[in-house]
Amino acid sequence: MYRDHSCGGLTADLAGRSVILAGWVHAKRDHGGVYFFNLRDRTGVVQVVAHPEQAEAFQAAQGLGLEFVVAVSGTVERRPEGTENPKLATGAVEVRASRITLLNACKALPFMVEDDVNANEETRLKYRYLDLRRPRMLGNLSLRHAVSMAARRVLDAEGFLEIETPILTKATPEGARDYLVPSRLTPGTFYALPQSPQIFKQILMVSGLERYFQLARAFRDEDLRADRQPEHTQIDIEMSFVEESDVHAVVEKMLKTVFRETLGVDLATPFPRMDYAEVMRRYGSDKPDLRYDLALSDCSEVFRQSKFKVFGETVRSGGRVTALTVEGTGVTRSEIDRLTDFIKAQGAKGLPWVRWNDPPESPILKFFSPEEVDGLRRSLGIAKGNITFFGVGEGYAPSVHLGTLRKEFLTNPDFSEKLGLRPAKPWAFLWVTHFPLLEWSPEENRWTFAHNPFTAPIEGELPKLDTDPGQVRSHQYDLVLNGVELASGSIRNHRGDIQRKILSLMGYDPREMDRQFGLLLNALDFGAPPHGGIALGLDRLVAILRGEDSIRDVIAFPKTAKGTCPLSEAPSTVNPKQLKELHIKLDVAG
RNA sequence: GGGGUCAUGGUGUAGCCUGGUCUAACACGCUGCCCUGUCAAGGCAGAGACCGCGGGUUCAAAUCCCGUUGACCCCGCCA
Repeated sequence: MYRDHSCGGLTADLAGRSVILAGWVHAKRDHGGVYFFNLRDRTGVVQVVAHPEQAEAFQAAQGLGLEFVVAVSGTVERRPEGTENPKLATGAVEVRASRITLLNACKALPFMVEDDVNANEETRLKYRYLDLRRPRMLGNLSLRHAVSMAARRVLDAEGFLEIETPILTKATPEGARDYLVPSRLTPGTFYALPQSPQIFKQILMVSGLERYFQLARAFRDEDLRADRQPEHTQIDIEMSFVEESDVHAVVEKMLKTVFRETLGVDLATPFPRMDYAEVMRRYGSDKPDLRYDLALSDCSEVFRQSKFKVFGETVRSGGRVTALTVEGTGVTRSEIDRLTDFIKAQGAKGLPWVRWNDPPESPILKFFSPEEVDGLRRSLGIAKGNITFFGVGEGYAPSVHLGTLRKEFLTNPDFSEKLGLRPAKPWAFLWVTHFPLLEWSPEENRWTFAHNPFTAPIEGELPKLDTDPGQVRSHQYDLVLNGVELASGSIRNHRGDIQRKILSLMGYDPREMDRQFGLLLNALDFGAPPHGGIALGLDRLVAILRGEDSIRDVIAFPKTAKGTCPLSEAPSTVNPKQLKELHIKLDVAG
C-alpha cells in the first residue's frame, strides 16, 4: 500500500494516528539536525519531519531532492507552539516520519513547480506534466471536472441522454475550415472532423430522443487566439418540443448549479435578455460586457436640422448619430488622437469629440448651433470634464464604432483607471436574442446565414425573406458573460420546406442543397419535431470561473498559436509507407 | 494574409534607445560547507549564458541594420 491518507485531509483531529502518505517532495529543508519537507499530492500539502532517532527515515530524507516521489509512514502530530505556517491549509499538523520510501527520483527541474513561477509558455507546454503539477493548474483541471460533473448531473436530472456523435464524419461547407482525415479504404476520399455535432444532434431529435447532450469536442481549422483552440469542448444540448425560453431555462439551471458548487455564488435567474437590435444600439456589440453600466446614447434627433453636413445629412438620409460620454478629465489630446486612429482602423471615417469644459472644446464645435449644444447637454446629461465621442453612419455602424471604443475603455487598464470605470457587479449574464437570420456577405456577394444555417426565422417575418432578407429576425440566441460569448444556440427549422427555402435564398440550387445538406433535409421530411438547442463553450466557462486569460490554462494539453503541441511535437511528418497506403502524394517545398 | 510585442545561464529578468567600461548583472534554482524547528530561512564558497539563428555596418555589436525561426497578443478568419 502506497497510502492510506491524502495530504490535504490531515487535520488536528488525526493527531496521534499512524498514516501512510504518498506524494511529491517540495520545499525541502534541513534544520537543527532535523529534516523537513513539504509533501504534496493533488489534495494539498503537509509537512513531514524526519528526526535522527528514526535513523532510516532520517537518512532517506537526507537523500531527497525536490519533486522526488516518496511514500511516508509516520504519525500525525500537532505542531509545536508557534510553528504553524498560515500559508498552508494543513498548518495545524505535521507528520513525524518513521519510514520514507523513495518511489522514484527526479532530475533537476527545468522550472520551479510553484504557482508564482512564470516560465514562458513554450517551456511550460514542453514540460506540461510539471506545469500541471502546480496547484493552480491542478485547480483549473479539477474545477473543469467539477463543471463537467455538475452539468452532467443537472442535465441527467432533467431527463437528458448523453449520446456520442461521430468524430470521423462528413465535410459540410459550414463556417470554418475542416480538419480532414484521408480514408484508406476509399482512396481519394476524406472524413472531416466535426465543427460541431449540429446535424447529428438534430437527427437525434428526429429519432425521438427528445433531450440530448454531449460534452463534445469540436474542431475548426482557423487561426488561434487566447480564447480559441483548434479543438475545443462544448456542452452541447438539443431538445424537442421547446421554445427559446425552455432552452434558456435549462442553461440557467445548469449555470446556477455550476456557480453555486464551484464558487459558492448564487446567481439570480432568469438572466436578463435583450434583442440583438437593442443590444447593438445600446452597446455597439453583440457581446457587451455589462458588468459596466456605460452605454451609448442616440442623439440623432438633436442634429436632424443641423447645418453640420456630416451629422445633419446623415440623419436626414436615414442614418444615425450616436454618442459615448465618459469622465474624461485625465484624457489627453494625444490619447484622443490615438483613439481616433484606432477607430479609423476599424473602418470609421473619424472620431468626432467634444470636451465639456467651460467653454466646451472641440474641433467640430464651430459647426454646432447653440441649440444643438444645448440639446446635447440635455439629452446626454453632461457634467463638466466629460468627453463625448460620436459615431456617425448608417445602420449599426455608428454604434459598432463606439462599441469598439467602449470595449477599449473597459479592457485597456490605462483608460479604465483614468475614466474611473469600475465593474458594478462581478457576473453579468445576458441573453442576446433575435439575431438577424441572414447577413450580406460582400466577399461572396450573397446572403449567408448569420450564425447557423438551420436556425428558424421568427414566425410572421418569413414573407420578408423575398423582399428584405436582412430584416428577417431569427430564433438565434447567444449567452454572454462579462463580454464573452459563452453559448450560442437557436430554435431550428423543423420543416424541410422552410429549411429549403432559406437555403435556396442563400443561393443553393436543389442539387447542391441535397449534396451538402441532404443528410439533414431528408431527416426533416420524416416528421421532425420542433426542436432547438445550444452549445456552451466549456473551456471559456472554466477560464472565466478561474480568472484565467487564456483557455490554454484550463486545457490539459493545448496547442500553441501555430497549432503545434510542444509536448508531443504534433503535427509531424509521416513515413512514406503511410502516405502510400492513403494514396497521398505531397506537394510541399523543401 | 496583415499589425504588434518578445527571444540574454536551468527559470525569471536587467543591460540594448545614447556601440567600446559586458572577461554580461540581479533574483530564484543548482553544488559544497557552516548555522539553525524550519516551511518567503540565514551565512560563506562555487558551477552555470558569448546574449534565438544567419548575414551586414563598424577599428569595435548582446547593443545599430537586413533577413529568418519560434513564442505570445490583436485584425482578418472563426455558421
